[in-house]
Amino acid sequence: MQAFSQKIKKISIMAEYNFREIEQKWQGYWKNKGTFKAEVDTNRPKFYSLDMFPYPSGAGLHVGHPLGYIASDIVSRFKMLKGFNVLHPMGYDSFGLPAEQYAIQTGQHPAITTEQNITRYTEQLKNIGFAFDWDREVRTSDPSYYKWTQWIFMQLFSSYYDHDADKALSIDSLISRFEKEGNGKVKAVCDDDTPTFSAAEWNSFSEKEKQEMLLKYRLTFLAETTVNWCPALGTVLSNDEVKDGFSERGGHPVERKKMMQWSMRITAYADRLLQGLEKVDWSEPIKEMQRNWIGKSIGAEVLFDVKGSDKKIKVFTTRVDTIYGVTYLALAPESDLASELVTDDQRDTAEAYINVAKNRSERERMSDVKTISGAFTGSYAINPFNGEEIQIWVADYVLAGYGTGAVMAVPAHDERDYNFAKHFGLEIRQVIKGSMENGSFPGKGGLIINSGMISGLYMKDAMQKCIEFLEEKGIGKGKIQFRMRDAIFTRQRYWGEPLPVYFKDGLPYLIEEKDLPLVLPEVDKYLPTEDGEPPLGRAKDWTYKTADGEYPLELSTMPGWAGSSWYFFRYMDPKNDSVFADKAKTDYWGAVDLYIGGSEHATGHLLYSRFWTKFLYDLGVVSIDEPFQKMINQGMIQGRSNFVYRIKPLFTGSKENESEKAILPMIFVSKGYQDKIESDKLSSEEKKLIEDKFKEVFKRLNPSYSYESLQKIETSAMHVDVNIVHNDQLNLDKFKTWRPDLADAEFILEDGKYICGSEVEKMSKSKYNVVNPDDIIERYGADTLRLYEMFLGPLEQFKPWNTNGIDGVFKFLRKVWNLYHNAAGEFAVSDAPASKEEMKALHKAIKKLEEDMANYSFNTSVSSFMICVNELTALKCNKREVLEPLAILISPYAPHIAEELWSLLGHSGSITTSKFPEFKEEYLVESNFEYPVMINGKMRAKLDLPLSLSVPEIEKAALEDVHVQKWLEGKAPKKVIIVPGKIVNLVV
RNA sequence: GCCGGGAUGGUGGAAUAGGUAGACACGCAAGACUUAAAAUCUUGUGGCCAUAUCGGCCGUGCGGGUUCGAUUCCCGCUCCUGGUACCA
Repeated sequence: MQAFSQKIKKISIMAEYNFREIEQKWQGYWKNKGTFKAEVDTNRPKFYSLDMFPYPSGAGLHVGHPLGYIASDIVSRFKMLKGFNVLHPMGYDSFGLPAEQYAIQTGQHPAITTEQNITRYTEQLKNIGFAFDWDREVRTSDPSYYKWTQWIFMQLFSSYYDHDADKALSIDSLISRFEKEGNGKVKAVCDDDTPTFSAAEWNSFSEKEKQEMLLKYRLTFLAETTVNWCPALGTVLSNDEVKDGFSERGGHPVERKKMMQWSMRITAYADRLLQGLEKVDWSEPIKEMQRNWIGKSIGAEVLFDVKGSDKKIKVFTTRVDTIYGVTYLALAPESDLASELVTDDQRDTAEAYINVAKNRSERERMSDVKTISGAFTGSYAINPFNGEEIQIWVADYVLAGYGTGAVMAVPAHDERDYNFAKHFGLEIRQVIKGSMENGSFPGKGGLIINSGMISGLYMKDAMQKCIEFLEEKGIGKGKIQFRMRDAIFTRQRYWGEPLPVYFKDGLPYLIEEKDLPLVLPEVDKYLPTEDGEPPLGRAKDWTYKTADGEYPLELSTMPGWAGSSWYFFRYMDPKNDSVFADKAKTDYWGAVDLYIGGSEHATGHLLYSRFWTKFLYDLGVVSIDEPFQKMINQGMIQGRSNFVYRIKPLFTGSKENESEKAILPMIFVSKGYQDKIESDKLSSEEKKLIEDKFKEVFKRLNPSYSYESLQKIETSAMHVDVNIVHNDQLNLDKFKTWRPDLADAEFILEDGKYICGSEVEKMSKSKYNVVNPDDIIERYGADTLRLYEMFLGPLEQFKPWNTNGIDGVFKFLRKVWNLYHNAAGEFAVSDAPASKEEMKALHKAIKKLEEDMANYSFNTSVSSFMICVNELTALKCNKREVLEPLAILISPYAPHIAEELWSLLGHSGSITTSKFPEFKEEYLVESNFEYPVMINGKMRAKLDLPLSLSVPEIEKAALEDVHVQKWLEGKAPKKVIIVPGKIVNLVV
């Protein structure tokens, strides 16, 4: 008897939705059968689905990471069902600061930490059941990968940007032009200070001079840039790491210092990067952010003479039409010119100001508009238009990195100049007609006054005339300026790609291509050297041997964005050792058809990738010049922290023994009490309850104490691990074992439950609100996780993670399972034809899914699945005609259960090789429509009418309705609006 | 500061061309099953008023506007949030 009942139990367990078994089975199947192996197949249309490159952090994957991956996986699987050859790869952007920071602290080589992190990430990702072709995994820190990052760097070094061809060309072709005609006719992107030379001069240059000159043209070059230098740490810090002029770690002073750094001439591509945005299908805000970042402005460059000096100040202005309104010049504090122009009588104040101002970060200076600061240099400039002498000031609102680092100030027509002039009592001279009542005004399009030769003109003509004047006199020109700056390409760090560059006579040369990859050397410590060199300065034999000697190699490494700027090409041909990716393969796969990732990459990664792609396109090694055709930006998943509230031990009492310390009670009150404590609304009974509890516990813990009373009831909130809280209810047993000090915790419950408080914060370890997918998968399975992440809301939206609704999704999957099984838990599907209602339920879902897929609206798809399954359950549908397409429909979202049902339905292959069911409108045709009838825009009645009715017939039916007549009070409506199939609105 | 994004019941969200606000789900409440609990199932559930069955008023962050009709469009705010060039 007992054996029999055990057997029954076993059978019923077998027949229930056993996600653990199912998911393991199918993940194994996909791996063994190579289901997601992608290969070039010119007979099928391709679809390239890409997720943003993850950095494998030590904390592992949290539930926010897979959000985008699940979405792209759904699209990928959907496209497979639609007959596409899908490339859906995954890999790791494995160079980065956190591993290096960890290495500094522990001495552990970053490669080891990185490897461990990747192993963990991969394991976590595999548990979610993504349709990734894992054979294509790449890692940026792998020498076989960064060999090609270095190779691309070498191509950039060997190229210049030619304006006539409007593309990058080989530096060799530039050299041959120099040899024949000098640089007079060459229209190319180069440094501002590039001199003009003839062919004869070029040919007479020494090797060193030639190389110096070429460096002014190369697409990657050495330039002096300002960095946050922290002498105590001996290193350069990011703006993030600097707080109010001190390092965030350690609180050491940070100064702005000029340093020779490698740069990339991304500005050469500024216009093409701008134009390219028109071709790609990205959200308008992201495009807008890139446009603003590139910041094209059309204006003029003006040279101002300095009185009594041969120095000149170059300014860029978009409003040269206001030049007669210039009342002072302002220089950036970090510009050399600023210090040079300080006169003796101003030296004390001006130099003190410069020293303070230049060490404020750019971001601080930009955000802080309230404190106006500056200093007069004592020097005067001469306005070339009217010969007026104007003061030269130093002001921290002028940034060295933008434009020329100097502005011509027109207080009357620029707000910041106006505030500055007001503050220092400088002249404000109006040159555009209008009212100055509310301070300055831009006056674009206004009549120009008080402006010598341009008085009486309007903006456009005035600018034209000014530019002509400037060019005639050789003291300026019309100019297009970009806000975007050249991208600094070196980091004084260890864990990055070494630059394939050595130095001879202080000038950079490329190593030979056959010597790639230049492998990252071993070092004893991951810190800078004692004399402030980057960590690579510690490497032994970090030199390059050539035929004529041995030379030092570059000590800096590449930034994080180097490896991630081209990885989408490597996925197409990840193992190729002779080229970064075979042309035939890059031609087949082409641009990424769907790129999902965060909008935080809008102006970094997404711009650099476009830049490198355009460059590779110019080289002719790829055929696309925009890498990401369609992009969706997923919103960040924030953490949802839970709190417990501990009663503060504010008691009175006395100790018998002075040396004895009281053991303080750990008593936590549930949220309901907490709310009342906060708003001081505790009833006297509730107060007594808390006081008694405190007293009781205290006496138990401290029998030798005399205890009088709890002075007042106050609590302190404490983060509690969200993983031991379910639907805001605390698991008391798990809480007691969470930390040793909580073992004796006591609780004041409401209705027998401890309810926690909650707050939305960033997901972080210290807030105990990190939820990793493993726990969810353990409890509910990967299919539930996938569905739930989608169900949480629109992909693009920022949203806090909470598992409050996850039960509903799990229940849904069980309902799906039950559709295919009878009450006894046996697989039971009928071959009988489906009813009209059943087909309608199915086809409504098919239609909705297709629409949602086109809009990337995944949350609504999950809802429509639920509706469909609820309807089919109510209809007790078990027809193969419905259940077979339903399994396919659900398979992109919940692939494991779908595969299992598919095989139960008698199919031998993977469901991914099946065909997406075709939508048939005929099942959805309705003959009637329930019209909402509105009176003055408010819904007052509903009317079920045939859709075939004409407008007058609808009106007649509406007016006859009793509810309507009540509102009309016998009068005729003033206006009748009828939209057939939509609405009736009567205006009374 | 500048450049982006967001705000709808107790909660996540739906309303895809300006046309029934609150689909779907969670939670909660009541009931069924059970010795009991869990699980499951059924019903109800924006707020206020009400003759609590007819029904009415309010309601999509705030203040205005356009419209027969606004969560949706326009103008002005508030708060939260991403980026701001060495986090990736």
